[in-house]
Amino acid sequence: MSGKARRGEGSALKMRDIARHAGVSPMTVSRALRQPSAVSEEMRRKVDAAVREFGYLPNRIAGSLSSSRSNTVGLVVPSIRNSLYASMIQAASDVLRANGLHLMIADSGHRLEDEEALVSAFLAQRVCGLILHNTVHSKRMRKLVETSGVPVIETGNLPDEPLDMAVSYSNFEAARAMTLHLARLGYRRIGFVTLPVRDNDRSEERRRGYFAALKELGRPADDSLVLEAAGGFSEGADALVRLVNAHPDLDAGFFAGEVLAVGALFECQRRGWAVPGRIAIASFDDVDLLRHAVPSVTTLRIPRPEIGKRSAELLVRRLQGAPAEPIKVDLGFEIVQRESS
Amino acid sequence: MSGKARRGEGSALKMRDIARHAGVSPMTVSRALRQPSAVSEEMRRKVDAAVREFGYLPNRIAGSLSSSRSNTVGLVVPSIRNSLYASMIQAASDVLRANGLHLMIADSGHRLEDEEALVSAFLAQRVCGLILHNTVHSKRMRKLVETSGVPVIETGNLPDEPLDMAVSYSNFEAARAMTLHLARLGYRRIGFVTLPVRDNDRSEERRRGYFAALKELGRPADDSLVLEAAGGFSEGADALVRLVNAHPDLDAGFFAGEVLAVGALFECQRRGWAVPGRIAIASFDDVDLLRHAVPSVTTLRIPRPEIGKRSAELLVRRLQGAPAEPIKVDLGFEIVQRESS
DNA sequence: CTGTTAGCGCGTTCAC
DNA sequence: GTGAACGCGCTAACAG
Repeated sequence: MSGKARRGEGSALKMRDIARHAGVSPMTVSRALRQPSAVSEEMRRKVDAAVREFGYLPNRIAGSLSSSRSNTVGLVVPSIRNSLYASMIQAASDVLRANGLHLMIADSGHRLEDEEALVSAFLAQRVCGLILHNTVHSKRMRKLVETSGVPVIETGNLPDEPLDMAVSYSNFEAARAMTLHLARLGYRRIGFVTLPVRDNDRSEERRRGYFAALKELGRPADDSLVLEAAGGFSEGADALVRLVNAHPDLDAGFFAGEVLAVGALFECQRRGWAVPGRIAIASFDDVDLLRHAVPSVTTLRIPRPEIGKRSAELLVRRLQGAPAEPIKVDLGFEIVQRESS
Repeated sequence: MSGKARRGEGSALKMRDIARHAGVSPMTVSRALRQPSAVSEEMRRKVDAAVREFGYLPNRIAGSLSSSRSNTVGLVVPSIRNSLYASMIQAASDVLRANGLHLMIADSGHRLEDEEALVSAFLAQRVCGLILHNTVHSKRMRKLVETSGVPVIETGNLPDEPLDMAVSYSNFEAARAMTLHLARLGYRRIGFVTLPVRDNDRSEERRRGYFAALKELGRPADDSLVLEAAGGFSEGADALVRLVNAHPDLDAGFFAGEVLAVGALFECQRRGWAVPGRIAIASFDDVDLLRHAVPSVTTLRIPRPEIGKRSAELLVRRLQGAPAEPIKVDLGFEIVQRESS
């Protein structure tokens, strides 16, 4: 065995060790590290030297316990794998980090009971804030969060009764707007492929928006024009084919997710169907793939990064003492008209 | 103002409050919660009742400080937005959660100095383990991690000198294998589009693998057949066009990322180039998009989920007392031959 | 500006 | 099987 240090050897230094080596009191070390301006030049120098010499890292667990302030934010998304959330998470993460906060991430798998368990665990960790990509919660969870007093951001949809703060866009309005847009472009028979609706208010709202638009247009609400599909490429392809088979006059398909839409687009390519000649395609969310696909795909731009950024900013402000008042931010959406329609 | 409870009102209950209400000592509450078997039926009942009645959540910060054991794992990826990491993170997250561990996630933005800062922050939080999607570290970071004694998993590439444990595949071998595969299929002039190489050993290794294959094939190493491109669809399209312009006899393009490859594929569609008639396309990583694209794209299957799962499992085992010995797991890769080549 | 005292809310350890 | 004493490493609050 080599002479190299073995892992785990030697326990971490404590503040009082650093204090001793610097010839000051632990309290001075603490201050020099957290608010250098509250300490004299000389003390600061001595402390810094000792800290660097030993590579001292303050124990934030002890710090949090003592100050009863933690610096980690809990984030729950329906699925970590879904890249949609990634751009939101990234933006939130950037803001939080710039403010010395960390991010604990978990996914609920779209299950309300899991969300509850995760939030419990986060609260047990004494997170200083929560971001939930969901606005429908179990009764127990609402109570849990409310009594905890931890600031919470809900996102993913605009809730009727926010737990605390909400930063989102309206799925209902977005789906409605796109349906109206397609109608305005002249499409007469518009199918809608929705993601699973169970326990998912976002999907439900999108469906409602689609029907609301049809109603405004004076068109009948035909349930056979709506298909529910899990979010894969094959499912999108499949849904399109089934819709067209059932409605040979279908001239537009509106897909509630980019994977579904692109799956359908690929199916059109395989079958040699012109898009938008034979059928137009519209999607939800503006991901790179849709912009670069051939043809490029009409879609809704949801400001995911802004949502993440704004959520984090509101959380930070609240932690800095802003009054705990309900806030509901609607960041809107935008229709991006492209070649596919 | 309504009579509803205001946020933040009333501080959280403590173990001794529960103990008082249950008519037992705090210690009994602690035991009833963590190892119910060590407590009598009756005590457990009383404790459980009080816990449920007040919705008590043990303060894990205090618990961690007291036991000097934390239950959160730190994970650093180059970019949260990159969905490749998502499948790894998901798998790791599942295993960790099943073992009562939480995940703190941060991204280094491919910057070594950021990685160092993040790892410092994680160590200050006293994470019980680290997973780093990177195998090239600053000198200071190596020391930091080594002296901390925290178990570490490195992944993303097979390191020559692992910090501790490594779970990955070989970028070198994967790129080499694909290049040989394309040659075996009869392609005579194979271009390679690499992701930025700076501070990224994965990219560098892939490039080396490509050249190693050419050498084995007795073909000259022509630098003009290699292009470095940032990982966007346009960059992939652009790279393909530049390669073909420089080498009109180019008959295959090997792209070090799925976005680049699909970007190139879209460009072929726009130009009406047959794939693989005019040019074959191969990619790295087996994402759904490549399987469903038209034509479907030949690629390398990297076992991302397995990497995440295995990493988490090794970490858990170590935390359960497994000896701190270096472990290097190569989970390999697989060539997935599809229509595009 | 600096140091002292007294916890933060638990778990470890050892009696009983 | 249960409880009391003590300490985890740091910071709030106050004294100097």
